[in-house]
Amino acid sequence: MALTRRQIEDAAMEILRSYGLADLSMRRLARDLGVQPGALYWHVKNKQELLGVLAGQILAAVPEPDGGRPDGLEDQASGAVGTPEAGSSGDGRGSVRQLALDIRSALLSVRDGADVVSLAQAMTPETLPAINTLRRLLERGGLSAQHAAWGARTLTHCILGSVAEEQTHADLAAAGLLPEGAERNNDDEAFLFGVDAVLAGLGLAGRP
Amino acid sequence: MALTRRQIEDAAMEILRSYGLADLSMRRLARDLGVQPGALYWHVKNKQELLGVLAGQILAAVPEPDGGRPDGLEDQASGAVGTPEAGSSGDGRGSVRQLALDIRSALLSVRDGADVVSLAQAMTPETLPAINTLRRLLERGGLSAQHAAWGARTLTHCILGSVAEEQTHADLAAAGLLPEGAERNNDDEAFLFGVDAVLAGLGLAGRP
DNA sequence: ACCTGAACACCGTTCAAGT
DNA sequence: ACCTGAACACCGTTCAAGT
Repeated sequence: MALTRRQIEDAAMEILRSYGLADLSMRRLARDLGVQPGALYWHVKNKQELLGVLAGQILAAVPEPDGGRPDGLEDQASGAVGTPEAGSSGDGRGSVRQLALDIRSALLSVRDGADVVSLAQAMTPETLPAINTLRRLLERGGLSAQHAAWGARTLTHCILGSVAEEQTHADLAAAGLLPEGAERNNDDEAFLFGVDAVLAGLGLAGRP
Repeated sequence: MALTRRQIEDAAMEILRSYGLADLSMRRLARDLGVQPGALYWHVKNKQELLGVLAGQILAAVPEPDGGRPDGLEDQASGAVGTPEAGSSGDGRGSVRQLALDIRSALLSVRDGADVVSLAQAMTPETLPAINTLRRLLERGGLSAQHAAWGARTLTHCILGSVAEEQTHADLAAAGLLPEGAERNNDDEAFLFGVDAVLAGLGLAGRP
């Protein structure tokens, strides 16, 4: 019956999904697993490492972008995105845009997902594969290695910042503490506006 | 001799500057002031409110952008910025760029400044004047109200994300925990690359 | 190898009671 | 009005000792 690292990770993810980052403590985790807090430290180095793993799992749901230069259908468009050119086509700008949307859906699918990934990425940057893919796509889009790296970081900041804002407001709304008149229906549009601005600024053409 | 709210804020800022956000606790603050923890709560609602005030003070160091459309000299260029068109001229894009640089210097001047402002802004968005100025400048640059608001948020995410990354690495370096070979000299260039990309993407012309 | 028990050194916040 | 004393309900982490 011995406690597994896998069980710890799963229980942690469960707390995150159901109660959010504020409720994810090592002691709470141990309680849920019916074990003493110290027991966790035989399987896990510390809380930071655990959060890093959770961040990786959250982003593992991001699909790899389609290969060379296809024109196939992209999956998982997270509801209605609004803008006309939503379908995206082949490579260059479309795939980066689609990847940004996919990262966003992955983050949104877990409570406080953006905060978890931000924490993990602050400690161990350039480690998360999804962000690395962002960089690779920019490079394939014609940017130099340096510009692609900087561009990927800029996009990452926009994505994480935007989704974190979105989720924080969702948390506040759930807690019933909203200043008043907080409509906030056009998060999708706001997100795409930011991403598209960065992409345009990086010189990624809309339609080659 | 009664404890003042002012003293609390100053002591808090002092801890922040000298030891960073991780060391800024209500209990530590009380100890430094030679008072019981509970005493703080007569002058301050809670820790969150205090952090919000600190965030405001950090950004209060950001100079207001020059008036109508001058061509005067801008102050406080935070060391060498690298890129050729550093001087900036008049209004439109230059002033936004300069404001972004000024916000960055203000954040960098306090340990973990970006994290403090991020926390504060997450709870009470659209409250910090410097970020509002960003939006006003974009609107004056020809963007619609909606696009200016979204553009300001995008810029804010880039600035806060970029500086937070920078400061986290500084903290890790100070703690002596760096993976190895962490050069990281070109933070200025990386920052400007991101900001310029967003500005270009927003349609702000380089030289009218 | 894997876990308990117990400790160490902390948190934020509240609130009766004192002055 | 302003603060103390003391509590409440927590943290992350370590580590001897048990099995």
